[in-house]
Amino acid sequence: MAVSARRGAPLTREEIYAAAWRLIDADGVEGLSMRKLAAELDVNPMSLYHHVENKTALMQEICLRVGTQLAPPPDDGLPWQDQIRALGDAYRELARRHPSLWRYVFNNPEVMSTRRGGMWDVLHRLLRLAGVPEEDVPRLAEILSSFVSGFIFSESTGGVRPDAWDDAVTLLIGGLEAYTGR
Amino acid sequence: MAVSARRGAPLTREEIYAAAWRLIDADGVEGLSMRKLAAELDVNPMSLYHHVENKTALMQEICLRVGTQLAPPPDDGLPWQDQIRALGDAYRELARRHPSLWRYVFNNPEVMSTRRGGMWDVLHRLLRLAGVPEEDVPRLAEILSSFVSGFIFSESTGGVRPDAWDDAVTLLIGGLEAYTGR
DNA sequence: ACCTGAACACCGTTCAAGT
DNA sequence: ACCTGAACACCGTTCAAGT
Repeated sequence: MAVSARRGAPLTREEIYAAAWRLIDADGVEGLSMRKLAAELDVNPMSLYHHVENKTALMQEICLRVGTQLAPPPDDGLPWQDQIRALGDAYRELARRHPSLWRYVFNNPEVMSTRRGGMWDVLHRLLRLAGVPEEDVPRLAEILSSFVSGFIFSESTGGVRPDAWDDAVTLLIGGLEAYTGR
Repeated sequence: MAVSARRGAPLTREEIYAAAWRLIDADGVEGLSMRKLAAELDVNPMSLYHHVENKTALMQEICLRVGTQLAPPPDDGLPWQDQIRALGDAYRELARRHPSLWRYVFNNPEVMSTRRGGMWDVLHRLLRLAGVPEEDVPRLAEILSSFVSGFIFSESTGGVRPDAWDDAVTLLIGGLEAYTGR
């Protein structure tokens, strides 16, 4: 038969993604190799290439899937300050659930170039709500996103104490209030 | 004689660091391998291990040297807002001079754990000058540092438009003013 | 003292061959 | 159609042997 000598059923893409994700969450992205992944699946390393183009394509697909898990909070009518905090919380929670994968995405942003979740639209809406002039919205969104990403990254490397998140968001909100003149 | 078959003089640590740094600035950290470095120096790959413990020790030493190049601006008596902007500029300029190495340090902060330049002390002084309560100074310094690092990192990956830096700093200064109640 | 070649344990990936 | 073994071009690093 054509299936693996060691397994009963043929490989599937889903199986591969799931196993890779498991390995990454356990050992970090740098702990993932095509050969280890194959071992985890009880399969010859070269079998993987029948289902996946190469390692970068594999990583890309996994990153797109983790991006899918980000559900930006809906507009609940609260003041923009509260909503921006909720958005930050949601983003940070996702990052903390998959620290290694999130670090990979942060280091390789081109991987998310196509689909980057509804987070961006929500942030733009909240900046408008805060009174940021339309022409400044995209630039400020990029700035805030880079700030928050930097903070989360530093949190994941221990460069920032664990209780700093609330103050960090407060600082950004204060900055926005100053920027728009209240 | 005991010197290389291909070179006239014996290797030195300095030579190795300089060549490695050159390779990194040219091809990025991921473009540096012990074998390429040896080729660059016209030497057998294994000769390097006589002068350098291993690749991580090599990277560590190079990072410490790049850290040395950061000269935080002296206290010129200007308002803290101006001084904090000058400090940010100095930090950002260093990062932009050696983008790949800086990204490596950001990703491997443990490398700088011992010696991390006078930047930290200057930032603490400026936060006190801004009126931040003493007990909050270290936490706020970490937050600001993570924000600015995130911004510079995003700049280096094209995640932020090139003219956003001034606004980014303005936002942080506004946030600090709000935090201390002016 | 300093350098080197062979070797080991890893990578990602290609390609021809198996069922 | 799906899987595999051998092979290639890379890594970092150890160790015994050379001068």
